[in-house]
Amino acid sequence: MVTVKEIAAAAGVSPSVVSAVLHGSRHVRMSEATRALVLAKVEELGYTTNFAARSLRTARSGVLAVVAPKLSNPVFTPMLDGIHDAAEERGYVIMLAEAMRLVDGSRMLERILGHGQVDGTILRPNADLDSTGVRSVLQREAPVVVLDEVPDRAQPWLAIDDAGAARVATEHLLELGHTRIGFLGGWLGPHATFRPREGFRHINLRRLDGYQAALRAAGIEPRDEDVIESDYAASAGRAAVERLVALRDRPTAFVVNNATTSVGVVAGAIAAGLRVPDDLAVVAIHDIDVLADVTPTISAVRMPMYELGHAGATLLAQAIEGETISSHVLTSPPPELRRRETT
Amino acid sequence: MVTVKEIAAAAGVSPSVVSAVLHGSRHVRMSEATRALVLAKVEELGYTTNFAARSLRTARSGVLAVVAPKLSNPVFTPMLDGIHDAAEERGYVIMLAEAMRLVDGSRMLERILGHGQVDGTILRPNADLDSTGVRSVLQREAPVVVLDEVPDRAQPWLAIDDAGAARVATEHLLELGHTRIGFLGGWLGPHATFRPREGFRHINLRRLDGYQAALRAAGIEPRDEDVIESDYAASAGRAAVERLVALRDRPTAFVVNNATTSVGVVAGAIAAGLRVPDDLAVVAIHDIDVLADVTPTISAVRMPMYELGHAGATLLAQAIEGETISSHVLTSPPPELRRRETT
DNA sequence: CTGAAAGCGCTTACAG
DNA sequence: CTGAAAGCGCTTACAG
Repeated sequence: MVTVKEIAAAAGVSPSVVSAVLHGSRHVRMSEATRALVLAKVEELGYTTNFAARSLRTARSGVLAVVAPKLSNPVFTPMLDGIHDAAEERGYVIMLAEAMRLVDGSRMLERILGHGQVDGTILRPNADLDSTGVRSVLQREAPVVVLDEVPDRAQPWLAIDDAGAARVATEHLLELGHTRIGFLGGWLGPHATFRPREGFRHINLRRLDGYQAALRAAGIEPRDEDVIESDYAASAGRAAVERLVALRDRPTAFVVNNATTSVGVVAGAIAAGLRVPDDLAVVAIHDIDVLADVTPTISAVRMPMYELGHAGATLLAQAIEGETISSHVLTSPPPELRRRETT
Repeated sequence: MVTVKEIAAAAGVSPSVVSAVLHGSRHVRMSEATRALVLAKVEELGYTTNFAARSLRTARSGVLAVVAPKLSNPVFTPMLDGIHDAAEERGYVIMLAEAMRLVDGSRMLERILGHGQVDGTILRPNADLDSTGVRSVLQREAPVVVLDEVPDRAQPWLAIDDAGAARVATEHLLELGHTRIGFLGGWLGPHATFRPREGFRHINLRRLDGYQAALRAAGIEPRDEDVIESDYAASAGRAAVERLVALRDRPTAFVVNNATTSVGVVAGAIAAGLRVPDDLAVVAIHDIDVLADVTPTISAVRMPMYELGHAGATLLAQAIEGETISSHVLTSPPPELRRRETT
């Protein structure tokens, strides 16, 4: 490989000058002719920076780690796109670990988060990422920005307005005249192992809060039996609906906590002979492309996942670069209702 | 940070011994007591390897780059999972670039593929990744494994049996008694800019080959007008069906070249008042979760994308480690029909 | 203003 | 068998 030293020799200058030309550093000033000559030699000899050497010297790698549960969940792809774009804007590249794919005793996380490898980490934790896994990430000395949850420690975090999203969904159903509205999907209890900071609640609990607040604001007392827990698979939504139709007394509409689950809920309702939306109305939290493509199309609250990823990566870059940053709930854009055929 | 030198001092040995203990190197042999002492000091002082230094010294980074068009396409997530798992098994980590998200003049690709940054690259090209982008990847001196396409140059590649998948789909429709079968989706002409090696054809053309071969084997001459090009969006499938119903003379079944498109095709057929599968039968190439969740559920040929990613990353690791490798079409598992309600 | 020299932390070929 | 020393390629504080 061509090195700085070789470029320097070819151009008849010192390595310092080559380095300065390459970085536009103003510390070392050189004539325009020298600059042009160095650049010509760089081109001619095909010099490219050795990033390992630069990292060692500067103690900066220019790499951000992204640790997320599972990319096959379509809810996360816009978030990853946002991280990707923000990283590119700021000159970083991305290293990836899907936490739920890491087998027991995996060294991949250590390998990625190891000293000198990445400048910081974006962590989107989830209930299945056990606390030791989360803790190992949070204990790194490199900055960590936590998305979607509010950590116990001093790490910066960024969340979206989950309570607001559930409120928007519930209010939409209230406006349509529903008075018996259920909340379906996600684990609310012991499976939510991530321990948030005092005074904050787990993502699913925040959504439950928004749902209940909207009901109460309409003068309706929330019922515990209308809250149905499940995992996020479409089959879980389907199974929940099948149990539901056996009941005489049941909600006429559901806020479904997850886009994938909502596809199963609608399929289950149709299979059970219910008309959608007449017999059962559905609004999903999280909009994904396929909701606008299926029959019937599914109403959803669009969550700013792209923006969350973009803002999170930007926040991380700022933390790495020593700027002061502030954790907060993203308020713009707000969760947005997209009404379709299921309401 | 704690360094090898500090561990050496604390344990009263030389850095060589610490390095040897850390790597189980047999070149330097030490007593069990020394080994234990070094390990104890590593634990006590919290030593972690500085990967930048190791990379500089060994000229190996332990990082694989993954360059793919767009992760929001659910067809690619299992492939990424396969790459992820194979990387983990072999002790590598992954760096990611979504080629279609890279803005013009982006330096991200250079930054990732730069010298010293990654040991090799897995490239899944596509029609939208223009040839200069592809070429810049293919010209790296670090090994590149091309997935799903057969490159022009000497790079190793790995593909799946696209012709076979289209054949399986077409034969299924033939067995059901259809004699007028169309092929819908994907660009077959000028948009397929990736120039494959002599004697090989672009992925969509390979599928077209399989479709036509199955028809001919059944004594049916393929008709050009039954091949409908489009992009991969569901809306494109929908639009294609809307045009179709205006025709008196039309196919009674379609092989749809893409899972997402098939969702649109089915939605479009229902919207146009066609009964599925009676008036129009549909088989998608590529199976994704949602096809089993929608109403009606959509028949599909499952492509071994996970296996493609896994085998591709394994091949790349082997190339990096100097093993001899051979490019080939993955034959196991073969494309597998999953019959559902649209046929 | 410019260049020589040091040093980031690691691994390994080499001398003892 | 063990340790001291060199050197990967870069950047930057420092001497001239």
